[in-house]
Amino acid sequence: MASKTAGGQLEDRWRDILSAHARTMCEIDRALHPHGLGASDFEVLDMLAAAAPEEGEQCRVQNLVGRVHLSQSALSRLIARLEKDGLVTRSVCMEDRRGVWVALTAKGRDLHAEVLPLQRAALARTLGA
Amino acid sequence: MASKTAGGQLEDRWRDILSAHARTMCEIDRALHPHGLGASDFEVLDMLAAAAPEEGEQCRVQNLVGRVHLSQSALSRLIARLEKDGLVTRSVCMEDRRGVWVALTAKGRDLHAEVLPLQRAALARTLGA
DNA sequence: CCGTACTGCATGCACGGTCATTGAAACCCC
DNA sequence: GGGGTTTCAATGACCGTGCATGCAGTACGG
Repeated sequence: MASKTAGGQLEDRWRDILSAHARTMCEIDRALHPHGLGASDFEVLDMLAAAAPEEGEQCRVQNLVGRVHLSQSALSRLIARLEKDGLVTRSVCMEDRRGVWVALTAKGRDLHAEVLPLQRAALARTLGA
Repeated sequence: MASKTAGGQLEDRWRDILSAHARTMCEIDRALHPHGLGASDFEVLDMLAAAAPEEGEQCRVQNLVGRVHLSQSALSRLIARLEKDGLVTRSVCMEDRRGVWVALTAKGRDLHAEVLPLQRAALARTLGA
């Protein structure tokens, strides 16, 4: 019975994660959608905002792929959308001309600052106090 | 500073959930895909298998919607796929002819039994011991 | 009874995601 | 330095999801 309990505990933990993930993700989406952003969009914006400001808040795409929970292709499209909306700019990296730099625009920085408290509030709402 | 820490803790917790969710989901998908199933498919199969066997392992769709982390429309399509693959059968509910019963077929029951240990193993791998 | 509101599931549509592939650039090693 | 391999990012094809809607069937109120 001990083994059955262990399996059940894992199963329970997994259900908890699934539930927390779904509820929080949905809540963030609802909070951010009025501003034209989804949860993934914010995740990227947040990383760029957190990226070394001494480097002009820019970041190589390759650098983001590892940190974000998205495939490389999804990230590429997401950045394209952000660029189209004027929130970030892309520019080729001069050292390695395969790479591209992604940088927040002023508009992107403002929007991030605007929605950050909303995301925090959503987290607080669904993840408890 | 206390409030800043609180915000950071929430943020960390969220990142942990995101990470665990992504890794586990991916692992389950990889384990189940060779058998023609995704993580959501298994979730539904598992619920049907757990559903009161005295009722013939059947369940109303309405009953599943609340338990599964899927919209009603996604669930409807998912069940349609499972039915096409011969894993479940749909039949109208005689008491309330709007509702439909979903029941595991023998094939569905077998497949569930076959992949259950794989899912458990994936959970164990990514969720620790 | 008949009409209105409501509920349960299916469907049209658009969006965002992954996988596989491509193209360009760097690397390497002879 | 030219040919094979690897790396970075973008693109095409396809799939699953959510939202809004449609369509049966039910419940209620006159």
